[in-house]
Amino acid sequence: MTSKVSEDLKRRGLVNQVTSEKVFDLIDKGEATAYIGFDPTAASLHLGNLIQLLLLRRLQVGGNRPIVVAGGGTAMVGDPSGRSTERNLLDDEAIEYNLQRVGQQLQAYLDFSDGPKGAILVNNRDWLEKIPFISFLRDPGKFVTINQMLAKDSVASRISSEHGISFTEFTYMLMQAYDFGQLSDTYGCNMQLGGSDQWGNITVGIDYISKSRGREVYGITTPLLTKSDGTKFGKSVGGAIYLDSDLTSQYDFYQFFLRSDDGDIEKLLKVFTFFSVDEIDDLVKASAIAPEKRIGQHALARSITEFVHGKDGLELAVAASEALFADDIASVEPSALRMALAGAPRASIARSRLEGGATILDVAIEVGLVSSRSEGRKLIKAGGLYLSGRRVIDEEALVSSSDELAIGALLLRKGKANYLVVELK
RNA sequence: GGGUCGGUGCCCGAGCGGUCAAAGGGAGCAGACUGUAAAUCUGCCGGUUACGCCUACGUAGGUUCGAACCCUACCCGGCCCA
Repeated sequence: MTSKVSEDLKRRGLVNQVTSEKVFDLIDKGEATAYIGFDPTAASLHLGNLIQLLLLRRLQVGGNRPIVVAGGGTAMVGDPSGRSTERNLLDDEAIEYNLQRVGQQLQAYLDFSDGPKGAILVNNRDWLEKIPFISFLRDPGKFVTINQMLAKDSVASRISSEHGISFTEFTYMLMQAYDFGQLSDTYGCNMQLGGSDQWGNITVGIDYISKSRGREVYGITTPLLTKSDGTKFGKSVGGAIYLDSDLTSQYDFYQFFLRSDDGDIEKLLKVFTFFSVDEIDDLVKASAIAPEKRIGQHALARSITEFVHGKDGLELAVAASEALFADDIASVEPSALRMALAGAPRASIARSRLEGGATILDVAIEVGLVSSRSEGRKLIKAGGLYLSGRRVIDEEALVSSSDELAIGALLLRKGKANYLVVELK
């Protein structure tokens, strides 16, 4: 807390656009009540959401009040921003389930204690569901022109695309504007944060509040995080990287960051960690001198994994990584190995299957390492499949108890770092 | 409602009666190199009880020895007109 919060945000590259320079003033004075919305389109938040959450946390640490809106209502409609095609609507049940899971998850990232700076969690379904259609048309509706909405990138790009945009999704920004209005009325919320794709939605809300209430509110967007090669950040083997260890194991989570490109490290450290910018500079310098040590990657992976999965989660991930990348898996102490693999992705198979004479190919499929026999064959032919530390050459090779590690499990590996612990039952 | 263009594999996009499981690109997976990096190079990239068979080119039928390619109806989308 040596420098101003706003300065820190800027130096970290977290600010893409602001609607007014006044936001920095509010933030530095601790007078911001900032909100971010997350639509529960999945059962867990992912890395993209985490960037936003961390931003909220940075603000809260700096003395501002965060509000998180769980978009139970908006999720029913679907945000067209950043999408080239219409969303599939989720059903009620799925949204409710996701909402609950995500709601729980959020508790860990912000301080929700009572008090003027305590975080607040609300569900926009609470008010969006209640507003009568005609009221909706008259209240937010009258304050926003179609001309204005058509000009927004998210809408414009969809209108010019062959897929078009449904009225449902077109209405999304109006719902979001209404949310902002509600939060402004109820909590004195004075700024909305979001990714750069939210700029259009945010500015509509600001105009709406200004026209309907004569009140000035603000918006900040964060840059879209991309990798040094220009591709989207945050996707991996199985799709998005989730914060829930049921969906992305601690090991996978840690590995994702450990394997970051050299060119991305500085940016990632700034966005995902609470190291000061000066500390980050030092790390980057040290990495440049000895890139093969991957000092930056280690610092990044450790810091973020601990933040998301706690000290225990980090230990699991590190132990698993060290054990799995050991030269000789079979020689690792059983107790150490057992502990190490606790945070690794796992599956299980009946011991009787092996006794019945299962081939490596059978096992790989049953356990979900590969999705078809062909895929497994190709993998073996390419030399990319390993069983308990040894490369598999013969697809017909039987898996036997001699392949079992001392911990009562098999260890399958696809490629360099995709491990699967297969417990024998 | 009328006209018109279009619906191809994860995505984009060729193909327009046989030699098409379908060019090319992207993404993805694996291998080599290296540093569990990038770049580069190589292989794979619908399934299978594999030189065969099955499933696939919006859906359902039809013509044909033979269809992703022709015809009919329907469904869906874009654009223009009403």
